[in-house]
Amino acid sequence: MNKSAKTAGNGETGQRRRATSYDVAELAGVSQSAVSRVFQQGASASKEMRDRVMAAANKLGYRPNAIARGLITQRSNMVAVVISQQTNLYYPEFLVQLTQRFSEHGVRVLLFALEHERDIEQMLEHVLQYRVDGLVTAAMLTPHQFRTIENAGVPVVLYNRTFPDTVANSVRCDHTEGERWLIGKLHEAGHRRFAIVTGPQDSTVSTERTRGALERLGELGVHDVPIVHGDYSSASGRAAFADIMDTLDRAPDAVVAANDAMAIGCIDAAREDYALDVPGDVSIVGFDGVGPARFAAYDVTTVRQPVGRMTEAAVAMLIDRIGNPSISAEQRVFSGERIRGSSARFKESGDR
Amino acid sequence: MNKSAKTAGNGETGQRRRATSYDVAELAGVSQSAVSRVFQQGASASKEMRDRVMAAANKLGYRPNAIARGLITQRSNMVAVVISQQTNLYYPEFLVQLTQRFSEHGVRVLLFALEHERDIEQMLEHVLQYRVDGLVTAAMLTPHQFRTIENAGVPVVLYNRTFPDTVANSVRCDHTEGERWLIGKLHEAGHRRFAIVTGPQDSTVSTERTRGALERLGELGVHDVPIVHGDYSSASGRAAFADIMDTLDRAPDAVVAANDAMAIGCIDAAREDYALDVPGDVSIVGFDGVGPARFAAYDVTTVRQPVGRMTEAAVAMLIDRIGNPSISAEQRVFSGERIRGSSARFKESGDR
DNA sequence: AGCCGGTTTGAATGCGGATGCAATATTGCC
DNA sequence: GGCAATATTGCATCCGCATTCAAACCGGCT
Repeated sequence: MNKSAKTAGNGETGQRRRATSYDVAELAGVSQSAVSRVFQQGASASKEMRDRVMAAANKLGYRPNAIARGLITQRSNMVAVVISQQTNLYYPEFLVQLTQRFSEHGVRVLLFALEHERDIEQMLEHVLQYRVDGLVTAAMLTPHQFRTIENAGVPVVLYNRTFPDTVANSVRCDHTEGERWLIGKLHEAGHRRFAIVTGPQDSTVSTERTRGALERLGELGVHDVPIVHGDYSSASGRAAFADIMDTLDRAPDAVVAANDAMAIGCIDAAREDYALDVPGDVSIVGFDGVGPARFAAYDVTTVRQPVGRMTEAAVAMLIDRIGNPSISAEQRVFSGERIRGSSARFKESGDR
Repeated sequence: MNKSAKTAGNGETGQRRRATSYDVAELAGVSQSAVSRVFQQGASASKEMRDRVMAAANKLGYRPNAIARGLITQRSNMVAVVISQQTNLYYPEFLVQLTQRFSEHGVRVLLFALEHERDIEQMLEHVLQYRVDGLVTAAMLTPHQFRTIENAGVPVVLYNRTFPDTVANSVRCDHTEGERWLIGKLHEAGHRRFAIVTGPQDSTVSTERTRGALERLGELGVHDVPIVHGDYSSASGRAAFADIMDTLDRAPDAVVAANDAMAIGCIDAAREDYALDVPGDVSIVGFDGVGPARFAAYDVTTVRQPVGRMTEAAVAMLIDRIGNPSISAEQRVFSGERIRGSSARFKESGDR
């Protein structure tokens, strides 16, 4: 059967050269175009042709080369997904869901994980070289970078990011609204002395949340709220609580942390380091609704991002845009799910 | 400057056709081969040529097409990474680290996230079509699937998996050893009545851990240990603890959970549902050393997988193997880091 | 000036598959 | 049965870049 040393792969055994459509064509006694057509969606091929080709293909272990196909069709069927460390740490479902949903559309995910924000420039270079069909980013882009990508013909969807003055497709959670709700409920329950723990300086998400909190506090006549900075980790939350205690003469009524991990750190600090009761002595709220926030020992009062709906929206948006690049931009904003945990004193009530 | 409607991209503005090496060559007044050479490593090109080409390339916003390059060089510079839901949920660092390390070698990660184990067959089809240079899998492969991939010329590294009778490159943590240590220390501290919470049936990792525990218990003369099944989630751990309490007449001395999340679930159950003190009334140990296990409210006694070293090893192995496909297989087994938390009573001692 | 070894450069070709077009086979219909 | 309409098939080309081979070039030296 094998005619030369350079013969193509013979089923499961050898691993010479991978079989190509020409090899299959030769074995099946048909043209290469015929083979190509059999392995396509809407191509016309008789049943007999189909059978002959498939038989030959199986015998040779042939698989169409997605790379070559991408070259000719100008479609790689790959999208780039850009994340930061944070994204995957606090939202492990994000990547998995995104990947699975894209996969339902026959689209693969080329993953880019940024170690530092400054790596993004070089990363974009690679994104562009791989001729991905689109890009979802959960990391910050400058408007200029955004435009560079879009001008290269690669549609972009921003995840939990937006630009002030640039039109872009985006999916995000309404952090401001969620934070306003938390503050409102805390105030309603009688909390007056607040403290805020922010996330990293360069996190726009943290900025939005903090802004929402301060805004609402201002409306309620609460001013001069101490703010300490964390880095989203529970350890930084624990340290931040200590900072707050150092600053204030006595424990605040409520600590508003920019994410659940830090809220958990604050709870640990309150209980372990200051022998305070949560929520008896101090209420603590977070944001995100991540898994550990639901552990019985914490049961954090928080706002959950609807990650499932958000990834679904992001995928749908990008797929649409890949199919029709000229459709106009859209922003999809989801309200978070309000979770009344037991880490904060809330007034009993039936509202949402 | 633009000669026709089909002109190539002009810097940042238009987004007609992407510029190719021919476009650059024409503008620079040189041949396409010259352009190709300038954008390669060890190709010979005079300084003047380099400058002219780079100038033209910048003007056109040219970037070499990685797809086309892959076709001709037979190297996609992409590796596939296969994970299950679990992997990313309990080890979010895994993916990020792997991606970053590969990136240092100029290799991109094509991500495949399995929803169900049965999806693996179809996924492999895609892996093969994309002509990836290698594959790292943290999901289970049958030996037959493994061989199919390797025979297609794609080197594979197994992460926390092994085959009984098939030679394969693998990186894993010594689950058995870790579990044996936990049991040994619990026994030494006087625990005699044990209960085990396993992970999903199809998880080889869980199987290994359980085997290690039972093995050591047997050696110590402890038999008839009740075993209940969980699914790695904390909720299932909490439920499992209830099962154990139903089975036994009184609380066991120690509960050995196959991972930290379930250990946390057990701790919650013991405290909240049965008003038991941990570790006063019952010791609870886990495995993995994940983030939440370090929260003060749990402080789980566990064994941490050295994810950093493991991903480093996996990447090094695969890169080596891609460079030299004929090198023989190697198995790298790492001992876990032993963490004496406060969720179990251990005898004070200086051993490791 | 003529020649040699080494370096640059360009023309031509191929990687593997998709597709327009023309040739051919099949089918439907009166 | 005959002819138009439709479905299949093959031929030739092209996608964008790397690479081989030969031609051109560049001193350096006799």
